[in-house]
Amino acid sequence: MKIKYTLLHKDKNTKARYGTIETNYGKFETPMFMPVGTQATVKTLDPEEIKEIGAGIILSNTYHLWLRPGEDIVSKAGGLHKFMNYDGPILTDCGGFQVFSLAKPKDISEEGVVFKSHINGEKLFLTPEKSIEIQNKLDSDIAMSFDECPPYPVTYEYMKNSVERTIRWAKRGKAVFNNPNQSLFGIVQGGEFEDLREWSCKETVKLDFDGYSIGGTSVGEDKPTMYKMIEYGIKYLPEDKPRYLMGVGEPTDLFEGVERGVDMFDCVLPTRLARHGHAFTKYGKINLRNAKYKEDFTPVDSTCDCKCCKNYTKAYIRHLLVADETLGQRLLSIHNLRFLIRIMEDIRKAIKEDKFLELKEEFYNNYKKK
RNA sequence: GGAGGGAUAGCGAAGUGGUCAAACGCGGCAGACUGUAAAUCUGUUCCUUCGGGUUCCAUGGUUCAAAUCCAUGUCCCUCCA
Repeated sequence: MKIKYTLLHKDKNTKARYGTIETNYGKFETPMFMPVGTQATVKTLDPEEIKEIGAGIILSNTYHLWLRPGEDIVSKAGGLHKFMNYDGPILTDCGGFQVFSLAKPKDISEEGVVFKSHINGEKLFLTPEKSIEIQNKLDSDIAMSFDECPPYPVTYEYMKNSVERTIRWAKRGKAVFNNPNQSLFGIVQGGEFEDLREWSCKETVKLDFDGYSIGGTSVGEDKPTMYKMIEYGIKYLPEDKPRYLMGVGEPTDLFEGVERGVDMFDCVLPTRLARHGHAFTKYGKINLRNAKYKEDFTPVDSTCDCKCCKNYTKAYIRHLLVADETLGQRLLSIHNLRFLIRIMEDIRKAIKEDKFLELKEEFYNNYKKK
């Protein structure tokens, strides 16, 4: 079956919304933060731990699974859920972000995008049809329409052409989409240009997707610009479908997104920062490798309920990191993900009580940017 | 007792007359990271009042100029007895 979004409560003071999404692999509440598991694994966590931290849904990646192990192998395994032994909801990204991170402008044509494999340099060609075909085979719960994620900044002309092409790509992808157990989200682009966002939004909605994404953010623009991008894109989206802000996940960004009506987020930051030794805390981001934690025998975040914070000290985590022991990265990954998911739990509770702004203020008062 | 090799910044290790405050690696100290080419990348690491000052085991010497050449000493290593 397709996913089913239910809007249950709208915050009285902001555009924040509380709802639920039902999938074939269970129901989760929104707003929700989705851990990123690019290569069919949320780096360093096993599926039990993903569940323990309260993740309602996770993300995986079309481009990476296409290259390795290949969608046919995942399909033979019985689909992505069986392959990775994860029985919760999964969303697959379309490979559009890899257009941003791996392809050059000259590699992008009307037909599709030429990639040089990051693994062996082999020339690859990804099209909207191919992306959907791969995702159909991966059998995720939610597939993403293949888009171009342009860098920032680009000229108005470039963005206009890109947005129009992304719409044509969306139509082509939708035309070949054929997995009845899967839902398909469209992606709104348009950069910082209000009229392009509006046009992209309206055209995408015309195609009647199961949900809508705001793409093309967190590609180098400043915060005010990013928040505008969200507002421009979300304005013309239907209320009865989920909205997903792609690739955004700094703690404060979650608040800003929810305030503007976003239901779903994903971001590599919590897991990447963890592997690089950083932790989110109530009072801001800290670098556990810093010498000042050498003899700090308190938890990473004493207000956190995760496995890492309940059982280990900063001094121990620092030791693990400095000694290149992977447990340090694992524990911090668990903590950082739990931190963001807990923020979302608090946010959902606050929305239901129409206290979103109070929660936001309280959080910002504690959370120091630097 | 004999023969040979070596001592360079926190550690390892290049350099063997000027372009050397001295490559490189490790370690140390910081920073970056937003739909993951990321257990990665970047900066910094003798002292400094940023003008400069003091270094390459020690002392003396050669030279316009020495980490680099010579002498002596100290310590270490290898082989032979």
